[in-house]
Amino acid sequence: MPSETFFNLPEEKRERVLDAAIKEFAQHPYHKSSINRIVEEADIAKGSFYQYFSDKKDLFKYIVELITEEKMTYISKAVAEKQNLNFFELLRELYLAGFRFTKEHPRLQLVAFRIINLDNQLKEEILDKSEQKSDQFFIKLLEEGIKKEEIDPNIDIEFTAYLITQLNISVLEDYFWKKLEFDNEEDLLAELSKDKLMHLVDKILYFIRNGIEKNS
Amino acid sequence: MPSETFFNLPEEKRERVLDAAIKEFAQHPYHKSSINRIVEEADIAKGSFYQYFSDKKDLFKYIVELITEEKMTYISKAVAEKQNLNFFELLRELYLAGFRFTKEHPRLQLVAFRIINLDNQLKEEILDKSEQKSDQFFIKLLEEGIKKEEIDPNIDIEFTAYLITQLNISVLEDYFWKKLEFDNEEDLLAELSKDKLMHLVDKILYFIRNGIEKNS
DNA sequence: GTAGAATATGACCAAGAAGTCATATGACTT
DNA sequence: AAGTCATATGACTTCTTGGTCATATTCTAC
Repeated sequence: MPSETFFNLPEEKRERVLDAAIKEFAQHPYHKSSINRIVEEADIAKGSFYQYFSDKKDLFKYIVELITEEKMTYISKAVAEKQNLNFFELLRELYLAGFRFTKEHPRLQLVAFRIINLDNQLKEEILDKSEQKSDQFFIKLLEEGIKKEEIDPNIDIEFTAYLITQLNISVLEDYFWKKLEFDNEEDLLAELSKDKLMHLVDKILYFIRNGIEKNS
Repeated sequence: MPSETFFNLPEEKRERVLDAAIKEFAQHPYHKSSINRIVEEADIAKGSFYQYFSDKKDLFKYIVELITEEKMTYISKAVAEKQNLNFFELLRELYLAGFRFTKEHPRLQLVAFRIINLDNQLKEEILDKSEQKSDQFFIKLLEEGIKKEEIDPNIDIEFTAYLITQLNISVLEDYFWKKLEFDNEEDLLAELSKDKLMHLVDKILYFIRNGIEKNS
């Protein structure tokens, strides 16, 4: 946890520190991220930094917290507007919201990817148990879906929740990096057009709904 | 590429170096892996190391190559024994072989995970384009599957290949870490019994075949 | 004003990293 | 035995890192 001192800081300065930190963690993997560069970018003294955070891990934990919260409220808001959706419609909204978030906050999403891909040792040190299992949300959705007879009751709920979570991440990552591959602005826009995006979401949903076996 | 000198080394010494390197890369993420520790473990002089490899990246590239090859031949062999399998039977064999590999070479698999989760910048520096796209294999399988009318012809082949590859990794990772969570040997063995394993493979295959929507 | 608490600062330190190089050792050829 | 080429060595340099701390500055309350 950051110190009292940090929270007492004038907002402008606090933001400067956090921005610098997020920039650094987006640009470099955790172990290569440098406090030296962060303080330089934020234009504060090294000593000041250690008045605010006890060490690098402390800072990172806090950043993780911030990003998690920011993304959760973003997604929640997006989904809360819609009502009475069935499982798959909701899933579609989740995907779309996820893509929008990525588009609007690419830097945050990049750090989020780094968090997900953290080596397990560090993950255990930095995330608490509940944060490590992000499947909880899908478990609930799946249970409801089964009750409402939208979902095949034969599935292993926990395992399926895990699979869907992982697919989620993969698809988002795919989208994210595809986004960065285009240096040509126009091509990029074409690729990210609503149409294409919808199409992408259709495909992943089709996969999750029906699998790939030919129906005979 | 390692130098001529390295390949001229007596096998015992060469193995010592490679073992030490693999141990180091299994224990630490790339950026935290230390040449100092490797030379100490391998019991060679620092200077000698730099006779063999131009730098850390050079060594890592070579290790990646070795592991990739080892795993590929392992899987190939396992699958080659079986004949005339349809897509899903083959997929099952691939999963089982993957699990067996993980069980027999946990250290190699651990490094493999680290390679997969490498930050993208490093990935580009270390893997060439073809290695970055490991979907190629599944693309072929899917194409055949469609021809043989086992697979839904409506799918987007490339995208689906990507999804299956990612699922593959996720499931393997899940299996791997579950494996490490048990400190009690007996529980572990129970969890990894043929039965349980078969059951796990059944579940993932069921998911890929049918999806999760309730058939009405 | 002044006392005293809260903040800010950057020179400094120890640890560890990657990488170099002059020198030593060995091994093979003639 | 002499000469030559391949290999081995570890002290050394340079760089960067995370983290500390004595001192300076600013803020607040009286």
